[in-house]
Amino acid sequence: MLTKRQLIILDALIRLYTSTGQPIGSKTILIDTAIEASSATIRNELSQLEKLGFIQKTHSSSGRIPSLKGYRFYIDHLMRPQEVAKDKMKIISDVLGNHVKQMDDIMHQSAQLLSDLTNYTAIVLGPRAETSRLTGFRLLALNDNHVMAIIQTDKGTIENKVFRMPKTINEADLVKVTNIFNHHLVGHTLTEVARRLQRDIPLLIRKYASNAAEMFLSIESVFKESTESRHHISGKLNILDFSENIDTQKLKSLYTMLDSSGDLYALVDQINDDFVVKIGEEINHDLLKDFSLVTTTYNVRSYGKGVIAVLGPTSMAYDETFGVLDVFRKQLTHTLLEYYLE
Amino acid sequence: MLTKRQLIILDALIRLYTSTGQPIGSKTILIDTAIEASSATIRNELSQLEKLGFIQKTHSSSGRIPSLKGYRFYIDHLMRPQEVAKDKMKIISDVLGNHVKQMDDIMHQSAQLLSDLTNYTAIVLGPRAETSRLTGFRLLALNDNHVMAIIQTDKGTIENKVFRMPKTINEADLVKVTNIFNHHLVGHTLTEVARRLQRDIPLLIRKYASNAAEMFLSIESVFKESTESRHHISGKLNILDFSENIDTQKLKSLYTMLDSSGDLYALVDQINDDFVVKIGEEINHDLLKDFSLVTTTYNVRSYGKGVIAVLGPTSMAYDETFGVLDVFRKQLTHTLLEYYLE
DNA sequence: ATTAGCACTCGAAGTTATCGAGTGCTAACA
DNA sequence: TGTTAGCACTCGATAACTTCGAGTGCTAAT
Repeated sequence: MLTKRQLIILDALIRLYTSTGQPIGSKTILIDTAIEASSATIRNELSQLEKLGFIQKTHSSSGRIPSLKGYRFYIDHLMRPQEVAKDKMKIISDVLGNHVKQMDDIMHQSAQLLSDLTNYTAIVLGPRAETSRLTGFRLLALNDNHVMAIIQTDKGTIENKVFRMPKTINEADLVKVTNIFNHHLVGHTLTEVARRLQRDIPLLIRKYASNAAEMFLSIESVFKESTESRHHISGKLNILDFSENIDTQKLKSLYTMLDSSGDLYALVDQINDDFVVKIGEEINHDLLKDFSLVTTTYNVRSYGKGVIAVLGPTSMAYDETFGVLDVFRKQLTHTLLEYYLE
Repeated sequence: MLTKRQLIILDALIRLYTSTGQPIGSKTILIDTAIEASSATIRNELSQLEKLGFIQKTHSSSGRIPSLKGYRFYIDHLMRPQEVAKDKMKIISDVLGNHVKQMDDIMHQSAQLLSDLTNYTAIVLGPRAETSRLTGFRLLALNDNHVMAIIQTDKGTIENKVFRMPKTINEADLVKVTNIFNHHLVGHTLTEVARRLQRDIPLLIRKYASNAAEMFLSIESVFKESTESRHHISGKLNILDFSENIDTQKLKSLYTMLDSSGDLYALVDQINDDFVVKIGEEINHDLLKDFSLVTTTYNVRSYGKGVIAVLGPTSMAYDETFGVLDVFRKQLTHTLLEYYLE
């Protein structure tokens, strides 16, 4: 069990290391805290904390930096979320409060704002698409050879794509195709829809609307896009600031990964509730072992859960990040509830 | 006037410098070229070329690197576009030849492919929007409180946006608004449209469809987006490879600039025909003074001109870039012609 | 005009010296 | 038993110095 003084020292050390980025020595802690003791005493305590595995040295005579275990303990027991300043609160509610927008816009702007406020990399993920149900499908002839396909789901996503038909469009065929889709796909989950698109639908189209066979491929791609769940990421360039000396190759891999829906969803797969922090190796991802990932969920009743996450250095300002993230979580839940239920 | 031998030397020096990135000495040139002379002779020639301003030293006893003037001369008189390998040609025509796509997709994929093939940063700009004419406007009620606005222009762009109405949608209002827009805006240039959106239209809506006033703001934003001409950029991360030791701050500014339509169009403003290369300071942009910009246009008759550009280091492999760019120019013109006229 | 020969230059890379923040240990003290 | 002044020691960072070699310009001979 750690003594009161040890807790104060550990807390101070992490705070100081986070703000300076340098290993912290006994004297620095002496100055920073209100501890009534000499630097020698603190040195003894530091030595204790090191034996217990909470802190470590970078070399035999250096100051101490927090270890993974130290951060873990700090986050679980010492850290308290920092309150967000009034002016920042206002910005957040201004941007997210205005809900004459599409869900995608809201999520996108959230990511942008979150990365601006934290100076880390922000990730906002919408509810997973697999469980969404198709609620609407329509084809719209824009002119002689352009058709727009629109699909809607019960999770509120609306996806559309314009494509070009080689031949002039036959209105009757459009109706036929629309009917086939509405009949056989609406009401089912997107996973089910994907399956049927492979199996039954091509047959039906060939049978009842053979002229429209060419259209089928294009329509299929709209569905494909809608299944790729929405992910929004912002502040990728901040990685350059908080991860110095990262080599180009690694950076490229990282960027590629951050642009892949699949990888991101895998990352936050088991996140279910509240705040979850994964530090360094805890993330269990080779590219991210020098980073920390702070995640939380926003929840809109039956419409599903989304994830908000901040990717930063292991020496992240966790207290600020938690504070900001908490505001986002609440605001986003609020905005989306209004969006769905109003 | 440069002698034959001086031309050979200059050409070799630029080739060698481009591939190694190191200053080139007299012996290296001796080995690389078929010149029948000693290194001392080449040293004399190099000294000449330096006096003429085509090459320069990095320090008093270093090898030579090309100067801006040297590159200029090389591009204008020595360089010949390199033929593109068969397999690459195939990739290009495969990707761009399939034209069951939207124009945006084609441009986007062009940018991606171009950056992949060159390892530089690729920019593809569509025809400037200002001169486009609005050819179609429609509003589509998706459900009780979601409306999709779709606008089309004579340049083939189709822009749409879904927005949410606070109240349940009144079909009659939609029709009214659509009529107002079709009556007063269709047929005009987007610049003109923008002006009227500020002046006449709000009045008309208030007069004839006052319930729909809230809708107006959302619709306006669709037009705003469509005026922001399309730009597609790819391979931004390659900057890290070809511009070593660029500091984070500068990189961020550069990225911001590359994401801004306005800045990009300003950059290629006076580009009109054929190939134009701007080297370093010739670009006349503070952030780009260490880069080169190779641009060309693709032209689709009356539909307007677009620009394809490659941003790379001043020591770029100009011959390859020209070769690849030429293929893109032709293929893109071809594909878009089919797209518009078929 | 060309070239062998040579002294000279200067950056890159390696080596050594210096400095100081920080530690652990010892011995004295409350 | 916990605390602390004092001190020797460690080790990275930085600076100063050395060495090496690729490359140059110049000179004098061909």
